[in-house]
Order: sequence, then structure tokens, then C-alpha cells
Amino acid sequence: MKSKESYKHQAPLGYLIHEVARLMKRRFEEEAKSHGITLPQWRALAQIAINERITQVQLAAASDTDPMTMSGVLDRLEKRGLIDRYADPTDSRAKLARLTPEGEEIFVTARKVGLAMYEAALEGVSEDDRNTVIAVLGKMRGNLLGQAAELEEV
Amino acid sequence: MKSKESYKHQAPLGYLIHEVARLMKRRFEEEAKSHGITLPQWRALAQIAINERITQVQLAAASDTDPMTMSGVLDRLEKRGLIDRYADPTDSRAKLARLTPEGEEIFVTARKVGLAMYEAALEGVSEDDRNTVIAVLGKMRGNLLGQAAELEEV
DNA sequence: CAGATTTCAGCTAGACTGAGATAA
DNA sequence: CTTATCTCAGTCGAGCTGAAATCT
Repeated sequence: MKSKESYKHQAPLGYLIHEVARLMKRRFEEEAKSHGITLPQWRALAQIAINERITQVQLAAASDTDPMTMSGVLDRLEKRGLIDRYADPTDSRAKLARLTPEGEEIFVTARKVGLAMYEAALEGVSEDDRNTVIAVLGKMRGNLLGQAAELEEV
Repeated sequence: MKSKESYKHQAPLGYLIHEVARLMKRRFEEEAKSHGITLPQWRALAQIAINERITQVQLAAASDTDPMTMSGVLDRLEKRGLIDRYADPTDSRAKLARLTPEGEEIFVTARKVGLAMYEAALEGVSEDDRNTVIAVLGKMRGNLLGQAAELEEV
């Protein structure tokens, strides 16, 4: 608490992060909507595209949700013909998912839109500042994960 | 593409922001759950606490949602006795909301938890770096808002 | 046997749309 | 008359829980 300036920095960082995250989410949702899918569906699509052989349990973990919810998301993606589910040849309990050609097409578009949006959002920000932000957010993530782990140990 | 290291810096900022925002949201949700409320309810509670005379339309805008959704959120808050709705004396169409003593109590707790969480998340981050992050995120918010405005002009 | 994977059934809060009542 | 505020009704995707079937 050295100067009046410090007051301005007490809460706004939390709000800012949420607001920026929300704005980006909004932009993605608008884009997703024009393809007839939702944001969770888009995320699942991206995970499937990146990981060839991924089970629904792993997909759920990657999307920070639970297997039952992911099952519903995949149901809708499959119904729209964007993915294809098939039994894991090495474990017949598990099902794997892969993109259909149409799903692949939407994923490629999504990736372009996403990269363009990040670049536009970062317009006018220097390379050094970007790196600082990445470092700080990485540190914050570590702190938050560490705390979550502590809570579970109790 | 100079080294394998560069791969790590292509997209991560977007992911990082989402992940940090999500982790903070999770922590808040856990806390809110122990009070029997949800995160949107908590946000509405905070807005009501900060703004004495606020209509539901304004509340919806502040929480980045629509009036109908806010109506439902306030229904649940009122049913749990955390807020109190009454007609605006200067406009009998509008309803204003205010905290009950129990609502006030939860708000005070929420505020403490929130500040403690931000401080914990920022542990080990220098004052300079915090300021840089705040500046960059502010810039990003401006960029994103500017783009959204452009889209609406079409 | 225990443990993992998916799905069924049911519930809830939230997001959204359209329409209506009421008042500015 | 037009506009603003709230609410009713209905639909939807999502998150969650408990339970079951199937397989490792």
C-alpha cells in the first residue's frame, strides 16, 4: 500500500480476466452458432481433431466436464453428422470418436477464426508484454491448481 | 518455427485466459455451493449490494445476460430470502432489489473469499508484472469490444 | 472379485424466444 | 401511439447424480 495507485489494482484483475474470457467466449459462440453448434460442442470437436484416439472419459477431462455431459454433447455432434463413434478395438467398453469430413471442415474453419480472433484481440500489444502475460497467467494457473490440490487433501 | 519451443507459444494465451478464468470460476462455485447459491446468483447479489437502486434490466446488463434469465435468478434469490423486490417509487413498471440481512451476510463473506482468492492466485507475481497484465487485458478488452461494435454496424 | 467405461433416467439452473400486461 | 419493464410459457443444451450394463 505505497500509493493511491495501489487501490486501483485490488480487484480489477479478477474482473478483467473474466471479462476478457467472456468476450472471447461470446465471439466464439457467435461463430459456432452460424455453424449450428454450441461452444462445448466446438471444444469437443477440437479435442477429437487433435487427439486421434481419445475416449469419452479423456474427452470429458480435457473439456473440464464429466463423462455423462460429454456423452450428451457427443450425441448431438453425432446426430448432426460431425463425428462418428466406434468401439475401441483394444477395449470394447470404450468408444472412440473421429471427425467426419463435414466435422473436419468445421474444425478447420474454427481454427482459422480462433487464431484470427486472438491476433485481433492482441493488436497493439508488444511481444514482451505478451510473454509477460503468458508467464503470469501460467503462474496463476499453477497457484490455483496447487490450492485446489490442497483442498482435496483434507 | 525456429524450435520445438515455439509450438508452446502459438495458441496458449487464449487457452490460458480461459483456463485461469475457469479455475477461478470453479473456486467461486465451490464456495457459492456451500452457501446454497450458484455463481450467477452470487454475481447478481454482488451487483445489488454495490448498486442500491438498480433495475432488473440494468442487473441483466451488468451480469451480461438477458432480463428474462435475470428474472429467474432473482426469483430463486428471493425464494431463499436473500433479496427483496419492491416497486420503483419513480417508475411503477420497474422493480428494484435490495439485500436482506441474510443476503448481506453472504455478500460480505463472498467479498472476503474473492479477495483472498485473487491474492492467493497472484502469489509470487511482482507488482510490475501485475500492472502489465492489467494493462494488456484492458487493451484486449478494448480491442474485443471495438470489434463487436464493428460487427453490429453491418 | 474390484474397477473402468458408457449410457439411461431424472432433476436443476440457466439461456433464449415469443407474447402479453402494465405503465412511462 | 410508441416504448420500456417485467413476467408467463415453452424449448433447449448443459451439468449433475444415481444406477445399470458391459467389459477389463
